[in-house]
Amino acid sequence: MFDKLLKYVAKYISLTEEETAFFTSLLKVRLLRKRQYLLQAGDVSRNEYFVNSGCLRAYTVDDKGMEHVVQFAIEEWWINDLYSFLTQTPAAYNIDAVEDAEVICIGRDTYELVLEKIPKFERMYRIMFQSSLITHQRRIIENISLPAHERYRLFLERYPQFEQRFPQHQIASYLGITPESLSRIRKQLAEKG
Amino acid sequence: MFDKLLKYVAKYISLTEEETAFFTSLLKVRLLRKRQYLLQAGDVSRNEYFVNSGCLRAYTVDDKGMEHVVQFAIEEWWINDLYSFLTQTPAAYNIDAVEDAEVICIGRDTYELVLEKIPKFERMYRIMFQSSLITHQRRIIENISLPAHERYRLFLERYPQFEQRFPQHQIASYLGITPESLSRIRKQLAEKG
DNA sequence: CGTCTATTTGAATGTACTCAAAAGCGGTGG
DNA sequence: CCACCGCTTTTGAGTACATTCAAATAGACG
Repeated sequence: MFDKLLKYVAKYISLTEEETAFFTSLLKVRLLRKRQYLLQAGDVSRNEYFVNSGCLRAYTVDDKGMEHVVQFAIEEWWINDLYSFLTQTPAAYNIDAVEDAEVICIGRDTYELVLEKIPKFERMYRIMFQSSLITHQRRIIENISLPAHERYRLFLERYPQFEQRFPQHQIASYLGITPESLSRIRKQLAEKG
Repeated sequence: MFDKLLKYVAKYISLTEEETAFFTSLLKVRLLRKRQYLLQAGDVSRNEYFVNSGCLRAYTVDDKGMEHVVQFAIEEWWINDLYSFLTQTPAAYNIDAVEDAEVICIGRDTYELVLEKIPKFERMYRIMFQSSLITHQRRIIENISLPAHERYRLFLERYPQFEQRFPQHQIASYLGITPESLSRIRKQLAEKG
């Protein structure tokens, strides 16, 4: 049930049996059908989510009804509207399942409690956020400095498995372009070889 | 000397006098003239930098020689090429002083040592990176979903002081547009009132 | 099989870019 | 203190890339 998450945790910190038992006793599992919401914009994010299986996306919807993908998540990734979770204010992002999914939920109180009782977790989260920050900075640089076809090329290089698991229009949205544009970019790439 | 940094630290954790003494004994201060490099792309980032006074920017230079600003930093902000710092590999970013600046340097070894000896610091960094991550996510969403003039408007709203302290072409670069475009956007905003 | 959604293709439009040149501004030295 | 130089900002004209809107085709799912 929690083996993937415990494996993940073990990459950063080592827990005693007692700590492991305490930690896992606080976790909940949630199953989602494809297209089902995990979080809707406007609701408050009550949990951090760790993906056990399946895949999800976080996205905003602008005033014209266009979706903009902030993040994809597959097995062993985390996904959330972090700001909403931390401040317990309405979420800006929607999160839904792109495939049937199983996620582990860590509630807001649990998060605090775990950090208080097992301070080692501060380290895990510190490293997690640190890495995530580096990735996000890189994405920003790429967005402001590279043309769409280059961003797509890098996306394929970095996340080859995503191509099969996320529909093309969601990838387009993640890259900041329209589905039509991505379709044309793919056509050109195919022609060149 | 270290009062601003200690004040910053105190927002997140409380240190004993002994811990404070230990921590500050490991810090170094560095003065920079305007335009002086703090870090050059290709060199390894040996420190985390906390800005005491003045302001700096981190940016990449692409193959056409164009600069792309990743981050601005003013008093009481941190700036670094985090990936280079953590992995001790050559930096992708340049960092230089936009105004004469004074920065506090925390060396790579110091960083580890402080985290080991005073684990409370894990918490501070965790919260720091967490907040920074939220900001970066928001910037990505804005970059992929908003037109240039909207991004500029939000930039002014969020960082009103930056307008006076950073030259316009650097702000343009941060927003992912050319200086010419920003100039035209400003003209239009002025005309509308 | 039929319906709904995703992807492709086409044509017209628009936003931001490039290149070029002028105007503005700040710092430096005579 | 003023004149000059270099860098920044502005303005203009032409261009390119990506967008919008519309329609056709292809795929997925019940």
